[in-house]
Amino acid sequence: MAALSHIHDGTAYSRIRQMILSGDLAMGARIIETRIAEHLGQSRTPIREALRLLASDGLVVFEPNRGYEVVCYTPADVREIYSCRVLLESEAVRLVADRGLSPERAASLEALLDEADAAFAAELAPEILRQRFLAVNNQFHQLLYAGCGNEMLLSMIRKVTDIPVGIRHYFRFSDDLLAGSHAAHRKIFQATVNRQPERASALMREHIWTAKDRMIDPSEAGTPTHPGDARHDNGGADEQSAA
Amino acid sequence: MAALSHIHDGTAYSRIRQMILSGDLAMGARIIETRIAEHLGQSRTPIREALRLLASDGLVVFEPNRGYEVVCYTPADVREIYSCRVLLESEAVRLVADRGLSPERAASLEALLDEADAAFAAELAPEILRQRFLAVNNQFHQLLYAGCGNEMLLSMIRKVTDIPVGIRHYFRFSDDLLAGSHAAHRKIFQATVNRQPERASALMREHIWTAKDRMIDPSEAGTPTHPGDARHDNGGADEQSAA
DNA sequence: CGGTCAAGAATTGCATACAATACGGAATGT
DNA sequence: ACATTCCGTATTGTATGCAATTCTTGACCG
Repeated sequence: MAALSHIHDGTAYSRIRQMILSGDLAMGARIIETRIAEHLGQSRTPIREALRLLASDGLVVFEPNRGYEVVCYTPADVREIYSCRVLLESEAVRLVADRGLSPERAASLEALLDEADAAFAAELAPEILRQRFLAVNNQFHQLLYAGCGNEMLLSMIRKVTDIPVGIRHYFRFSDDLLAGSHAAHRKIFQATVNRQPERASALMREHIWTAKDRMIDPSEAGTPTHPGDARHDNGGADEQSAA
Repeated sequence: MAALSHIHDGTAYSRIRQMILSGDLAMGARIIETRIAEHLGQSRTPIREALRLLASDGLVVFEPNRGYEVVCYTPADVREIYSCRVLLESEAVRLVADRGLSPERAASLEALLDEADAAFAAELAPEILRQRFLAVNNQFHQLLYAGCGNEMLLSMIRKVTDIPVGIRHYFRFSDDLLAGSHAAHRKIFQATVNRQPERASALMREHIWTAKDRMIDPSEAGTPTHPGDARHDNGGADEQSAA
């Protein structure tokens, strides 16, 4: 089940999961079974099972007899996640470079890189550009690792990769940084097609370390330990309506 | 929830989990909700939730409208798991050696090592010795990593470590190998207390690689792709009775 | 004015009932 | 004899009802 968590079928699990990842359910927002059930047009039973699953994925936190809320990562949590990403993804790309990319996958990856180039050239509004780029970014990473040959490794990578978009607020962004990230992707891709495992791996480590360095100092940003807490002021109904 | 999966409370989840890890539910055995429910004296609802959770942990495989069975790893799966163990555990011990062991934990670890020594000295029956040693072995690894400071890493290590005892059948054992493993533990422990992160990490990598090398060639052993299949011959009721 | 307790409301935990689906075996036709 | 269809059985999927727990709110007392 969780091994297939990247599949978007119509189950309550994947629908709620998508709500969390996309931010329709804000980080820290309380989740009430009956409301979700009503929203999805199902009874509580399948929703309960889905929520338990999401708790196992780490996307919601569960407290017995109290219920669920969307996970709200602290800056320390995010640092942990990025430490794991360094470890896992550098290994994955090493394996891929060692085994070699299939021509089809190489072509798809190159298409993604070109798409990012186009986004930069299009002179979009900064916010739109960032959004577009980050979407392509994620696809690039996932597709790159897909052929690493270790399903367990892939599932762990998904676990540290599929997290709510809200964590973007912990990071600093600028056009320069985005461009730098894109350039790193090109280099990683090149080393991979050239069958240079150690080089690709080192580049990936540096790439993710760089991203980690962009984290905003907790003191700097208003550390939103519970960004959804303001929710209690209004009725609290809106958070659970999908966009 | 899953982050606390190493806690043994009385929930259906942890009870079923323990049945699988201990082998009371054999690898490949079909799991029927009603039978488990009856066995645990609960209704199907909490059992269903537990099983979905276990599917997310990878301990049971789930097929919609068909049900669950205990995971049955192929030799290739086990190799994947051990590749991940090399990666994760070498990093964890590196972190621990870098941060330093607390005196209490160092004492506990040393006690475990001494316990293993005693087991060797006691000249037990080979099977008993193996069992005792492997139990201490697992405790040593878990306790060693506990202070690494990265909860996400720890949860991933648990995922590749908490697997059914049945996979032992994929490995070759001998007193020499056990003794060698024990010696490796001593060296790893020593490097850790000496604050030599890279050395401890390298020793751990080699330690797990060695274990992986002990895997029995699929052709050699009767590859039990589904060791529980013989179950269909008899009534199939026994597998679900806890020992 | 602040703190404490109690009653009501809201929410989760569990059991049960029924619907939907998949499986197995017997009957039937070729 | 073999394949096929059909039906009964076993099992999973979902809804609903009620018990247990927690949270909220307001009254009461210091």
